[in-house]
Amino acid sequence: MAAHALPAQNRTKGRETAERVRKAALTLFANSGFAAVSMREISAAVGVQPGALYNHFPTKQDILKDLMLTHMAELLAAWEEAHRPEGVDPLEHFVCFHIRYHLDRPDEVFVAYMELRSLEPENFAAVETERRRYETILTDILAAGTTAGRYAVEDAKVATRAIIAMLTGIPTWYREGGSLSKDAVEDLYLTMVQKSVAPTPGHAPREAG
Amino acid sequence: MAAHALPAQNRTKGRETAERVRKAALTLFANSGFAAVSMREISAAVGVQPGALYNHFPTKQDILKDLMLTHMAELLAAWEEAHRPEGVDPLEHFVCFHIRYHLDRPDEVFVAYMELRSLEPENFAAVETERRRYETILTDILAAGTTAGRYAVEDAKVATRAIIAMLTGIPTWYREGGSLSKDAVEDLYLTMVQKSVAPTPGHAPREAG
Amino acid sequence: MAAHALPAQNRTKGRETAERVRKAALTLFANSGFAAVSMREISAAVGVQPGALYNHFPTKQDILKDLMLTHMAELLAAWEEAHRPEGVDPLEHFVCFHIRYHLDRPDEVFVAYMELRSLEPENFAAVETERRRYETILTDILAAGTTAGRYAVEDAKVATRAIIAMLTGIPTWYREGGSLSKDAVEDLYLTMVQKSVAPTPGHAPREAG
Amino acid sequence: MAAHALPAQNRTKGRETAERVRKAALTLFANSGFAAVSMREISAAVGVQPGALYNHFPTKQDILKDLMLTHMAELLAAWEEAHRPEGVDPLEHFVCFHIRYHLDRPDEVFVAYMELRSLEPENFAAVETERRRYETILTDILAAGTTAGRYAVEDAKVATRAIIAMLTGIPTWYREGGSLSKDAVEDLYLTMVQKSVAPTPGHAPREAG
DNA sequence: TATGAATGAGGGTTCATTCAT
DNA sequence: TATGAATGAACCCTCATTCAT
Repeated sequence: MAAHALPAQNRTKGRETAERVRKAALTLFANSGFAAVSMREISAAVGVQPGALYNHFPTKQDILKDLMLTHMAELLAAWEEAHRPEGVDPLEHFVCFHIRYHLDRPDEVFVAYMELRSLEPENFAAVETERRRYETILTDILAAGTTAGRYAVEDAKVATRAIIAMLTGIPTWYREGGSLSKDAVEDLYLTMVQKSVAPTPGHAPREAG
Repeated sequence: MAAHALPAQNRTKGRETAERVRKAALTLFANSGFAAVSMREISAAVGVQPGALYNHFPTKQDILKDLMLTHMAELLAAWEEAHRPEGVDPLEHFVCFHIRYHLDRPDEVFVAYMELRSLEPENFAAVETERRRYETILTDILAAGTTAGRYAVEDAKVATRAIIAMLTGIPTWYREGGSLSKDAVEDLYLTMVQKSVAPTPGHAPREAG
Repeated sequence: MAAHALPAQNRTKGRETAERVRKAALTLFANSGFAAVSMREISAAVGVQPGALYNHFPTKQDILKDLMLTHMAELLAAWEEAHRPEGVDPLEHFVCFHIRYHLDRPDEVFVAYMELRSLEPENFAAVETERRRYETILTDILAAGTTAGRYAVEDAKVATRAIIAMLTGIPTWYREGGSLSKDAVEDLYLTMVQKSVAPTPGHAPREAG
Repeated sequence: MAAHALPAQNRTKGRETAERVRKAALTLFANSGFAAVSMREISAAVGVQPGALYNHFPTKQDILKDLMLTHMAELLAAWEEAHRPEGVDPLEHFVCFHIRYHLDRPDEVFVAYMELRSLEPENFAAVETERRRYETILTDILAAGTTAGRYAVEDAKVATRAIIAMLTGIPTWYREGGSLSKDAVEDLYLTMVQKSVAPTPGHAPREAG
């Protein structure tokens, strides 16, 4: 009877379509790159006419922005919820979290790192802010651990970039079902990271206090 | 002068134009990505009409292929000529070579790593072959050094990927004139790489000889 | 209240919405032209979703037809009710009526004269019939006055078009609050029209009576 | 042999195509209105693919701007060359020039007056400047004639608008081959215009000097 | 070798309209 | 009566490429 009748079903349907657009776009962007994917391809993957996409996203750029901001938000939220078990080294905790999270979402990660340059300046700035927030987590771990004498890094920011680059490269070559299990990859990289920041024997600073 | 005069000059001029096309395309591809750059943009950057590009490259794809194969060939050639001074550790030699070479050619490196997916299968295969040749150099160094007990890597291929990813990420953030000199970057990364593959104290095999 | 309650209110609400659609469409058509205005723009101006427009008008063309036929009907009805005061010259009566009516409805007038070509043939014919009815009023005045010797026009139809064109052009440049009042404009144009059809001195027939 | 070999034929062909685009667009704009005409329609009328239009005009808007500025420029140039024969009243000279020029170019005139609102602000300003230059010609004639006592207009600017509106309306109804010849139309309108600005008998100012 | 006009396809986006709710 | 999702066609424009000159 109300003027806005029962739009609940419509809204639900719309949200589902938007989600299918996101998923289709993510796969296509990951495989071909943002610039090489057309709205027609996305709409075909969704099973809808091209114009229908514009009921859910105002522009193609907005789809990309949505994917990237959503990815960063979920990554940071997942980190908040990934509580470090007692006795586990913070760096180990971060590295394992990072590898697992990224190996489970190769498309999101690939798009997030490859398509930064496809973002318009405003959107780029928004994503960059989130990326820095994430990298700062590792920088803080390295800085605090160095102060405590557990690690020895000369420049925590540079070390952060080096480690993130190393870890983020994994999904570009890792293929599930290959000769290495995810756990094996995790072990190999964890070892390398830990050694790369380990205090040099003989140079270990004295315990603080 | 005969009717078909001055072929030599024309040839020279043509070669120069081709080189300007390469340079313009490289910059544009690095900044915007292959798919987002049009032949018109390239021709405008060269100062020529679009049709003229086709006197030098049969297709846009061929420009990319040319850039990537040239880059790989020059990289490998440069490595061949970079003789390791006596007394220098092979890994150090490689890392320093890699960082310096890549910091001097950020556009080539960026395109070579970002636009692999823009290559048609045949061209992709050709570039991949060269990339593997280059990575094998590091893999061999790591494997030999591990056998000799100078390094300790469990899986030389995985370690190669980790190290290459780490080093190749440098030009994405390094800016000349910033707070870090190239030498400083080189030192920081060299240290991390060396530690990451160093024999664990206590497990270090005895010196060979 | 029965299940189909409040039909009276709904009907009222619907009529109000239809009126708001008419007003919004009129303004938009006047400013941008029929072809350049989208149903979405109209619905946005009304504060309603595009689909809702179709509860009130079957097509965009019908909105235009409604506006134009309504305008012509109201113009003719207003003329019927505009009784000429005794002693006032019929041409003066018509000119003053026309100027005042049109200056008070600049958008209706503008649309009525500019968008004739946007009407589909059937609607065009309907509007044209009304326009001719209106123009015939002036033609008759001119013809009768010429017969009576008050005016001197060679071709009453051509004179009608000339005068209507002259008068109808006013709203395209007249701006309220400018240096001229509506009355001043009325005086200036009335004088010109009267002189343009006045009997030539020397040929002036004797006063009737 | 030169680098820019013999492009004369190309350039000529291009100029001809551009001219055919102008003519096709003019006819279509006059018949349907700028907003209702698509680039596809224009290209079809020219016998060319849509993309080819963009070799000659950067946007659809530029075609309109070109048509309108060209029209105004040619109108003003034609006026410059239309020397007034001795003994001919300046107003008569202007009215006859205007009617003939406009009856010979009904499409240009129609587009020039109907599509002012389709011009983007910058282009609108440019066209308006030219229109004012043209209207000023008539204003000056009326003002000078009034000073000299040949005409009697209270407000030369308003009279200009009234006369221009009257005359410019002609091509909207005049059809060649109808019952009236161009000369007849010219005579009828000239008479009305002259009378509309004629000094009222008894109010004629004394001869200057 | 370079021009500039042209092609044919396709780009992102908007259109009027429909329809289940 | 209003919503919001969808359609199918069309919009303006740009694309890589060709070709006569």
